[in-house]
Amino acid sequence: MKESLIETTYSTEWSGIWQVLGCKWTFHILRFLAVQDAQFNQIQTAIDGLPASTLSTRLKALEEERIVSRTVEDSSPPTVEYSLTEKGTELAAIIEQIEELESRYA
Amino acid sequence: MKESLIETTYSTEWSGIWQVLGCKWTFHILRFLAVQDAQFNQIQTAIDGLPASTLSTRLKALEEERIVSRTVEDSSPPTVEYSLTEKGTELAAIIEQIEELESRYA
DNA sequence: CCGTATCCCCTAGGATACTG
DNA sequence: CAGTATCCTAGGGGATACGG
Repeated sequence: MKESLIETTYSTEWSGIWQVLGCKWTFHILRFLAVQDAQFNQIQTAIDGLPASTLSTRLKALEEERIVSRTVEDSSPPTVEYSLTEKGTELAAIIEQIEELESRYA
Repeated sequence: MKESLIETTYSTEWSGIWQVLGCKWTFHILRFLAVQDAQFNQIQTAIDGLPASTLSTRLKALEEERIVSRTVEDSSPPTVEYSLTEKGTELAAIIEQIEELESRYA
C-alpha cells in the first residue's frame, strides 16, 4: 500500500479552473469568444440574461486562469477587447467534446 | 418575440452536466471511479475531506446525468457498487485532457 | 462606452448526529 | 456498511446604482 501515492493523488487542491468552469455563464462566455473576439458590451448583449457584474467577475477569473486575455487598443476612443488565449482555445475545444458527448447520450 | 420565454428561462439552458461538473469533489470522485469501481465508504475514505453528505448528494446528481451507475449486489451482506457508465468513462477521459492542459500551461 | 461597488437572497456544502 | 437529516455559514450571483 502506497499511502504517499494515495495522498498525492486524491488530496489534490480544488483547482481554480474547475471553480470557474463550474460557474454559471462561463460556458456561454467561452463559446462566444471561441467564435469571435469581443468587447465587454458585445458579450453582455449577446448572452441574454448575463448581468454585467457577473460578466466582470467571470472575465477576471478567466484572465487569472490565462484562459482569456484582455487587450486595450489605443484608438480613439480606446477599446477593450477580450479574446481566448491559446490555452483558452484548446479548452474551448475540449468543452465542445463534452457538449458533443451530451448530445450523443441525450 | 416571446418575452415570457426569456423571462422564464434566460433563453439558454444551464446544462445539468456543467452544474455537477463544477461542484466541489465531483472531479475527484470521477477520477477515483475511473480507476476502480467502489463502494460508498471506499470512495469516502479514499478522498480526504469529502463529507458523506456531500458524497451522497454528488453521487445522486451523477446518477441523474447517467455518468455514474449504482449497482446493488445481492450477496450477504448486500453491497452497493458505484461505477462509471460508458458516458462517464468518456467524460473522465475528457476531464483528463483538461488536467493535462492545465499542467502543460502551468 | 466599460466596467465596479453594494446589497441581499438563496443555495452549496461542511459538521454532526442519527437510522436501516 | 450505506447512507439521510439537520443546522449553519460562506459565497455565488442577480438588481441596482454609480465611477472613469
